[in-house]
Amino acid sequence: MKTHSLTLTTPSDFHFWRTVYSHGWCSLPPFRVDKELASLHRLLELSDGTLVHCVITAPALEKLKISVQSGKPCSSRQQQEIRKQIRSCFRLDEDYAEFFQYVKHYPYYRWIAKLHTGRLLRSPMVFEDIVKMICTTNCSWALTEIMVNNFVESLGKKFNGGMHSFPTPEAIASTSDAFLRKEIHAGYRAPFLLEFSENVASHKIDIEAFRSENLSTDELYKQLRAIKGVGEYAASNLLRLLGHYDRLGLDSWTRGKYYELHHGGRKVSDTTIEKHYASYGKWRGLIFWSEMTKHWIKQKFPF
DNA sequence: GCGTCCAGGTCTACC
DNA sequence: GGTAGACCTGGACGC
Repeated sequence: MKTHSLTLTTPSDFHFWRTVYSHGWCSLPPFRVDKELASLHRLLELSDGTLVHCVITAPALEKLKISVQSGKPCSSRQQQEIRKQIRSCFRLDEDYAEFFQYVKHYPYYRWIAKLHTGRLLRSPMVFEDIVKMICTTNCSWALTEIMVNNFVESLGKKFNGGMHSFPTPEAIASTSDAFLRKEIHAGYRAPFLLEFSENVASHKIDIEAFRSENLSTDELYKQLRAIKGVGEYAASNLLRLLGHYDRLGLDSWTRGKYYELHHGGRKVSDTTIEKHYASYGKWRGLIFWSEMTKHWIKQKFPF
């Protein structure tokens, strides 16, 4: 086993733990949080099929350290790819200065700029984000964890007796409806996940381009909704992971949290919630999510 | 231990 | 465009 140490420079407004705990992804494999060692683990599969185990820490301001374990020494090209994938997960190349400047105009939301919340952790590949998002629909978080764990354990590649990688589109496409129902516990989502993986594996759709192409929110939303199993909630939350923040993506949990924060627990319509955030324009989805999860910081995070 | 009920988004058929 | 019902699972609850 070979070990490398890589370093990444981060923007001054980047906060490691608030990005790690920005939502539930950090507790879904191949991500894993090690609270004792204050690190985020991630098993990456590089484009040449090589598996590398990354242990990411933030030893100093504006710096991330990546301890990389691999079967063979990593070439400079592989090291470059590791840096690129981790930068993408942590959104290090997205400029949040405008957002933090914007929220400073609202006394109620100034804490967002002060605490540097807003960067949302994402997977190295859009494919993984979409599969995981479908696994969050219409079920408890416990079932989402079961489905993702089953995907990784049964279809991912095993690294040195430990973690498994996230399965490729081809790996999921090569299974069957019955397998996804029985082994993954995907239930009625099975045909959606199978069709989606087949379309990606056969290059009928190019979802990885969603991060690089300069598409409008409406166009991206339309393309996400064209994927069966991705409804309004899933598409809006995926948009946030693609850097588009002008939709809320309400679900039962965020609705409940909104009722609690703004109406003493009394239920209100989705239209009322939408109206509340409408004036925040293209940043409303990020302000909304930051507000819904603010209590996680005090609770030292629930995952 | 077993049976029943409920919560959780999305799709499809229907009006 | 809006609405009802089906889809499937895990967990809570009562017996």
